[in-house]
Amino acid sequence: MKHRDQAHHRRTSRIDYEKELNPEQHAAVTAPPGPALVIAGAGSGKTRALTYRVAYLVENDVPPERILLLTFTNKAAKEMLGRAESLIPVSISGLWGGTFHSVGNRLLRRYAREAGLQPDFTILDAGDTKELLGNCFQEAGIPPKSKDFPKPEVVQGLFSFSANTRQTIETLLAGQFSHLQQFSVNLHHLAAVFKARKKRANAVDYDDLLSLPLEIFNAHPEILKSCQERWLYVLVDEYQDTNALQAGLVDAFAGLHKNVMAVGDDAQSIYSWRGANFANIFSFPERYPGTQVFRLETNYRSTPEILSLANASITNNEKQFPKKLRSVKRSGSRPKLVCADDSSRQAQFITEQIRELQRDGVRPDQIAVLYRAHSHALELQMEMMRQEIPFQITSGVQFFEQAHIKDATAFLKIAINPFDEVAFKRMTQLMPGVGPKAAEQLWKQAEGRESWDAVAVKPKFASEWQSFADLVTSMRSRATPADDAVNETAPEDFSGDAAEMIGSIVDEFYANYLTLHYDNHEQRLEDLRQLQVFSKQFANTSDFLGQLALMTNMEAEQNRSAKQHQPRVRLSTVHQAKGLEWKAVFVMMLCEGTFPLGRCMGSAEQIEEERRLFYVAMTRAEENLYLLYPSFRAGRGSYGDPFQKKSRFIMELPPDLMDVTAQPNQWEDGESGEEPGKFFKGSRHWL
DNA sequence: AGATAAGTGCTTTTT
DNA sequence: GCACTTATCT
Repeated sequence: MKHRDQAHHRRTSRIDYEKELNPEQHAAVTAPPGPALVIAGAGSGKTRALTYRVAYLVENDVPPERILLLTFTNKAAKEMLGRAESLIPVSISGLWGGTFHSVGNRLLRRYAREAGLQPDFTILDAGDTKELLGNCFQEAGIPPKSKDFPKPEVVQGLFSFSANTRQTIETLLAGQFSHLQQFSVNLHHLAAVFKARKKRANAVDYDDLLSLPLEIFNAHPEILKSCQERWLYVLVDEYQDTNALQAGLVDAFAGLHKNVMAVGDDAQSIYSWRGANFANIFSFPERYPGTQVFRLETNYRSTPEILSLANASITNNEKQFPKKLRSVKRSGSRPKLVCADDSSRQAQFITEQIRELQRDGVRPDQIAVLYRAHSHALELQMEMMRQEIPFQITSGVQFFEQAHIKDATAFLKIAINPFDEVAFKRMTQLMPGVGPKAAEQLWKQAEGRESWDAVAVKPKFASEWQSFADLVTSMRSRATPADDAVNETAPEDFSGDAAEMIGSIVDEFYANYLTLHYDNHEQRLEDLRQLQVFSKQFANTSDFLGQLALMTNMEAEQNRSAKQHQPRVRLSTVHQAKGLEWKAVFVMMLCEGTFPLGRCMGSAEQIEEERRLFYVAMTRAEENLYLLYPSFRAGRGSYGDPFQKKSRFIMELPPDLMDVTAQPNQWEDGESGEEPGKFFKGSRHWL
């Protein structure tokens, strides 16, 4: 999806920065070279500032290929580059922009051999990583079904945290992970086996995409030097959410010229569980002496009413940069606080309000419902479907981690990378009668081989195996090798490889498999057709697979729904809503235990992070903000007590800043014998 | 190896 | 109270 509108209306005159930016933004955008920290409050035009900064640098003769832009999502990168491109008359396609992981991927493709890999290496997603780590247990001397050893995902959690915070396993076992200390010897052993196994499979996990480039830099100062020389300017978005590893990468990239501009908001740091350390933003000036600090405190997004409430909430946090966000929008209505009797009424209330908003001319895609965890949205989802309100949900399961997508791409992966243990085993286990054990046997014979002619199989599945082998062999002959030189100029002539391969897999085998295994096989088949179309935009299969592994649901949804013109209400977790904005926002399930989430109430720090999350949720709203909570919740999740307490995040807010729509539990207080449903029957009254 | 039965544990956020 | 994991049997 190119940014058609803007790209075609590229302007030819120079930008009048003073006119187009406010003084705060202007100062940051036109900052002289040197380290700069931009503290940008919610809705303060952070994206605008970064976009204009790119344009400003290019207008001042910095070649685009010497600028590196690190963002939190691929979507944000695309958007910023598209906008920047529309501002200036030159192409900036040479600029490197993307997530840390995607930049790590590009670097690693180029210098794969220095890390002991082939440039065609596979990227293991979360499931693959867990799978491969599980396969390592035996080799590491851990009995296959030992009850008292942590599960692969727990071990992976430790390894990942170790990589992302750059702390040794030793250190973590002595501190936060002390409950695993008794397994110290085995864990260390496992770490070594796992590392070797990944290398042997010519595969990397998400963390390797960040840590291997750093290892290469350490071992090869000349590579570090050439990167540092290349990137004259480094721009980092969402700096508050960087972890030690990412901060380390930034420091490495910017180590020579020190022209790093870090943009972030400490109040919006919500990724500490992934090792993000929002102290990075505080310590930035110490790490970069001479840092100029800029503050963007004018909020263009929300009404003063919404902003006052958000500000009131965040002041309850001890650890923060005090800041004074000013709204410039004209006054609107106060945020509404709504107590529903139970979560199904909460859902009804939301759908009713959505209809009301639509009657007032608000488009569905200007509305979002936000919640703490995916599971909180189930009832609402059903209600929306029942009421036939079009909605889009970025579900918990990543689109590309669904079984059928992974099954089909396993063929491509093994075709591209003959050492990909995980893909091979996944593929072979699609054959009837083949489980983990048989897959292992086959792998022993097939590992690393270009041809599988010599692999001996039981007659039971000989024909199936033959067709798989033929399929993969023909794909290998068709597949183009990854471009070693990391496509500065992507060879367009090879695109379509992956699409053809997926087509063969589906036609010759997988369509049939789907009908036998899934009742929703049509849907899954359609997904694969979509995948085929999607794959055509990549220069080669290797590129396609790499991007696929780094793509989030948000980006997938974007691609999938690009064709459906129907505007949809967005249902999303607060995490996924980061950086987005809507005219009307509902924040639901504001109960003690659901928001803040029970699991995350262990320490004061965790509560503060939950509050930041609440702050992020509120500041997504432009005009209408609704805070909702049910007073009663049956079933799981209620931890035995079906009566829900209103979230402390609501209790601590000044009541006069809100419009209280329904009183909690009137019938429970004995005030009246009203039926729970009464409020809602005539609910238009109350709104 | 796969189906069925019993048992466990667990309800979060994402590249 | 449910989904996923593991044990046992065929």
